[in-house]
Amino acid sequence: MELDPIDKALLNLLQQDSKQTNKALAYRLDMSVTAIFERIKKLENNGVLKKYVALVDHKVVDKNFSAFCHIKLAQHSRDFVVKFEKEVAKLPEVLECHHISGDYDYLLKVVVKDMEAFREFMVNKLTSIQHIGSTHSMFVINEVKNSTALELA
Amino acid sequence: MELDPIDKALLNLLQQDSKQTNKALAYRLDMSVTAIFERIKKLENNGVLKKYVALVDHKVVDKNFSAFCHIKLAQHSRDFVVKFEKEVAKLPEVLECHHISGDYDYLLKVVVKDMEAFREFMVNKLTSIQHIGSTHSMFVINEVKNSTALELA
DNA sequence: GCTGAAAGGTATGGAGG
DNA sequence: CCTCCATACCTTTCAGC
Repeated sequence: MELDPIDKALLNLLQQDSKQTNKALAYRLDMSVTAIFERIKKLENNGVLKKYVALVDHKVVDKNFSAFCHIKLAQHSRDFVVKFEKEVAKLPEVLECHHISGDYDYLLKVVVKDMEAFREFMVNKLTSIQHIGSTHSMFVINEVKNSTALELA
Repeated sequence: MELDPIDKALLNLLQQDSKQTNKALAYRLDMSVTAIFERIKKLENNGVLKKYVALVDHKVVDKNFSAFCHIKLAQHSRDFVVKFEKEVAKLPEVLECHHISGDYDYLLKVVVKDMEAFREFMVNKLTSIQHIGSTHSMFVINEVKNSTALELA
């Protein structure tokens, strides 16, 4: 799908705040409410707008500990890889799992309550997945920036 | 703020899909629409619900290349650290910046169009920030999981 | 803190340029 | 691809429990 400058401006606004009314969006982009409505529907139907989510404050909900875990598999046969990815995706503590280049195979972002919960997670959940070779964890000391928005120009 | 089990169920639902109507949420949680409305307003006012955002498909908007960059500062005096964090937070290609434990000081998530755009970003934007000692980049081969939702039990 | 109804605003669909 | 208009639905408020 081709995105014109108005689509991109609209996506930038919705990535910042998806609760704006179509009326407010129409005012900002100097268009009619219906025009905005049709563009949004088109972007949704074409899969450009994937989903709308609420973001919660990690501190307030008592999940104020984040870590990044490198993981190396013990074996890399197709079946093991598929199995590992399926298992790890099921863990709610794992917000992200990326297959990456470099010394390790995967990079995981793990969010839990505190260091003790993290230890619990490592011992009882992560390392109980078969075929994990080695792990290396880095703890987040401070979150300087954490955004979900891509700047569309 | 104390969260009761209904608050947590509500937050779990809104983290999955923030466009559900209060009516739909009321039905799922077996409560009145007004009760849902009041709980959401309270969660918003207390900063538990931080913001509502639309998520776009990286592929469709031509940002289908992600990398994680480790960064080590050349010097760690307070002024340099503050300056670095401020500068890096301004870069739209940097979605996340975490101050982490370990061999490096920071871990960045960078999202751009392709490898060439990444090279461009590194040469012209990132490494033009003062006081960066060394960098080490890992490229995302495949995104196994990418979620923003914390499971509240 | 919850309910139900009432009021106002917004999203949605159709007719037409 | 846009605007204007009509209606259905949703959010928001308020009185009362």
